[in-house]
Amino acid sequence: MVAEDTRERILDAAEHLFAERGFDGTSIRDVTAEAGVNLAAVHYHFGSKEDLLRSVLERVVLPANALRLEMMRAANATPGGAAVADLLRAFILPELRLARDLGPRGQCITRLIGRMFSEPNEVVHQLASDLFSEVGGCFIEGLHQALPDLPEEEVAFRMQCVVGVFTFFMADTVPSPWKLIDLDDPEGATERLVSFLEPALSAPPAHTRQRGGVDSVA
Amino acid sequence: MVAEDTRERILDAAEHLFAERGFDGTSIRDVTAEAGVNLAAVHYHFGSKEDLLRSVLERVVLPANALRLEMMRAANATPGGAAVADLLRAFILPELRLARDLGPRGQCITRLIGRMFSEPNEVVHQLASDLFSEVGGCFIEGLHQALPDLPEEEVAFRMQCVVGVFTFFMADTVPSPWKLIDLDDPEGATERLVSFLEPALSAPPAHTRQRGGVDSVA
DNA sequence: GTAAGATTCAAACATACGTTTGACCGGGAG
DNA sequence: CTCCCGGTCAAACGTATGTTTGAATCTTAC
Repeated sequence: MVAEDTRERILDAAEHLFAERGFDGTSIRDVTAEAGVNLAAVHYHFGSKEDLLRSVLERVVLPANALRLEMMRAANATPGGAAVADLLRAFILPELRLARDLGPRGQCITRLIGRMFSEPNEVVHQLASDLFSEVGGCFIEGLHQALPDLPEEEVAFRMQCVVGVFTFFMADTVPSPWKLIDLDDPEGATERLVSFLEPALSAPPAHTRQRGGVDSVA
Repeated sequence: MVAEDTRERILDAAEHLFAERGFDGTSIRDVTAEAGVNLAAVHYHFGSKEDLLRSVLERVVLPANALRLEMMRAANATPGGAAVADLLRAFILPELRLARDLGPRGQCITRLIGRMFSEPNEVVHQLASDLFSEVGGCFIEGLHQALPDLPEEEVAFRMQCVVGVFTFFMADTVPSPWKLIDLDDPEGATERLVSFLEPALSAPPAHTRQRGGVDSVA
């Protein structure tokens, strides 16, 4: 077995198991057993369990983030600023496309990404935050331009709502009788999420919104 | 130290540590150390680590769920069906009120609840699903009546979006320079979430929305 | 006061964990 | 062929894990 082969088998197995059982719930022995390699191979090729996780995450996040930034910058470059829907697409679509293109690994990587942010392990979601800080900044910047009437803090709030919905569907932990988000159809899935999020994101500032009363849309 | 004292100290410590480090990331020794009790006390009072978790979750979820059901049934009993905003309040507010009333434990229990659904450990989020199935059913039923033009599947989708946003803010894992959701002000926090979610939830059915060619379950 | 039961305790159990080690294998270079 | 070196391997290291045990201590009721 060539070296690169071993490395990839380990990455595939770790990706699968970290996604399914979480970082703390997966032992190196689980990984090497599924990969069919020797226990010591992980430390030889990656250094430690934590470094293995970093490699696993970077493999699936970096390519998607490159696309995200490209799409967001294109959207932001439109005269008059980006359309909110395009920003949402730039945030959501790349990861779903990547997942679909990777075939059987697709479900693993969406779940992995979705769970990253809520991982209890400190180093894990520190790593997650680092990986997404650039994209997050670009997203929030575009949003701020697209919705100039909104206070910066409200933009941050709505953006967090987006992340909440996105990660929840990616993680796909709560079973449903329906296939609410179809990973085989990245464009359709994205448009469904956009159709829910776009109106909420671009709603007018809520100066008139009274706490404790329903005066909003009836 | 009386027995009930020991039980509660264990529950408090476990609640805190499960919330902060997750189920797999917390050892029984961590719990008993923080509680200042003997290691064997956990098995004496609860039986196993898993049973301890069940007790921890039930202690914070059951009272809130009772309030949720009460509020939802009251809302559903309104002539003409429940208002969407009231259903949202019934879902969100009880847990936040409970958290505020419990003082320093508040942040622990919101984080615990928020993380429950995305916990990788199989038994944990099985337990979570069980605890929320009744409330979920009542919520979706009210939504279905409030939005009769929406296909059942679309109602389920929007409801999942709500859960995504709710759990994300409860978990509070991604740091933000702003205090987007203030736990000391349950009503204010609830209204902020409602103001984002209500318009999205009650948007008209998207007949005109083109999907990527998937006509979902009929 | 004393017996009975409930609770606590230190210690041990067996297993699992992340990591390290040193021998071993195979193939390209001299 | 021999040397060498990247890669693999079985085995071990020390520690941490969930759980069990049996004696010690406390609480309660008579």
